[in-house]
Amino acid sequence: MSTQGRKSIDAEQLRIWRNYIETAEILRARLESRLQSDSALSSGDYHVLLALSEAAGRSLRSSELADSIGWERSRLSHHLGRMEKRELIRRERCADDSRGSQIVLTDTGAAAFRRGSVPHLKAIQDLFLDALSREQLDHVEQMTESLREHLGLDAPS
Amino acid sequence: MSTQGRKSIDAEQLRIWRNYIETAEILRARLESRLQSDSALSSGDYHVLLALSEAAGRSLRSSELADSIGWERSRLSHHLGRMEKRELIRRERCADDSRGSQIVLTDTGAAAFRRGSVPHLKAIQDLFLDALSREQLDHVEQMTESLREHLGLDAPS
DNA sequence: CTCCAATGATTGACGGGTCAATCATCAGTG
DNA sequence: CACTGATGATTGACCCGTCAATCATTGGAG
Repeated sequence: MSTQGRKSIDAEQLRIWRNYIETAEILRARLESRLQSDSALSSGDYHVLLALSEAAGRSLRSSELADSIGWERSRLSHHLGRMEKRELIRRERCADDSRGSQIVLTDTGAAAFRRGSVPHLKAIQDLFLDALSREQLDHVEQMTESLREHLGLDAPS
Repeated sequence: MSTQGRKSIDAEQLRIWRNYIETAEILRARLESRLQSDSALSSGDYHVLLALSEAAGRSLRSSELADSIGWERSRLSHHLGRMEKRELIRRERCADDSRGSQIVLTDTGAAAFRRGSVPHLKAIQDLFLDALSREQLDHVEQMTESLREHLGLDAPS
């Protein structure tokens, strides 16, 4: 019964929020750590390799890649620089537009992705899916959907 | 009905997982961005300032601070270095143990925290709480609890 | 009193991310 | 053809986080 009125969030809601966001963060970190020890890949590496693996000719334009994984160009460019040093990908000049950059998955990169993929899915199973009942999973889906809508995500194509 | 059997996660579960973790990440980023524009603080700064604000004498030993916000020492040390440059906190030698470092909230820091606090709580309300019904919030709490238990969090005191 | 292992904290190197600035090339206009 | 604005991508500066190495001090054990 404070004098502040509706200005302040109640303690329980705040606790729920903090637990929610902290748990998600810990999950992310654990997944990252498993991926790292299983395959020496970061989750960033994984996203890039996944997109390239699924692409026709194991190759994408830099901007297509950025769109497909939802990254800013500059972030991708920095990351590709690091991945190129490790020979996971290669950059080639683009045939039709010499401003463009064609990103190609190397054999090394493909192999690393193959090694990482199954353990990564298993980690998602172990750390997340196994913790929740089917009903809880439905609730997660529902509340995620509400959040995404509220935040204006799920861009209409 | 693949030949892989139980090895592989079904596509829907994977979608739920990806939406869950991606949404949490986007929420985190939006909160961070609001805090930044409202008060020129990062969420790291906020945690540190919050802990110091609540501490007796606006001051804590470095290791106490680390425990209280759950950070690694080295992370805290780096962060305090940056905060000290901005005069949000001050480091003093510890009276009883000269290995120790006493972290003190400056007036500048206290003022910054005061400025940031209310808008930050409002952002949590706007971006998270307002998106969910009371029932959904209960579901969030429940599933977070299941996850935390599964992950072995919530250390028994 | 002298070691020396344990403790509190910092440092450096490096991967990662954002933002603003830059660079090269392309494509349309006069 | 010469400009010029838009586009694709990279760069540099800076914040943030982890890990391993380091440094100073403390507090026994001998």
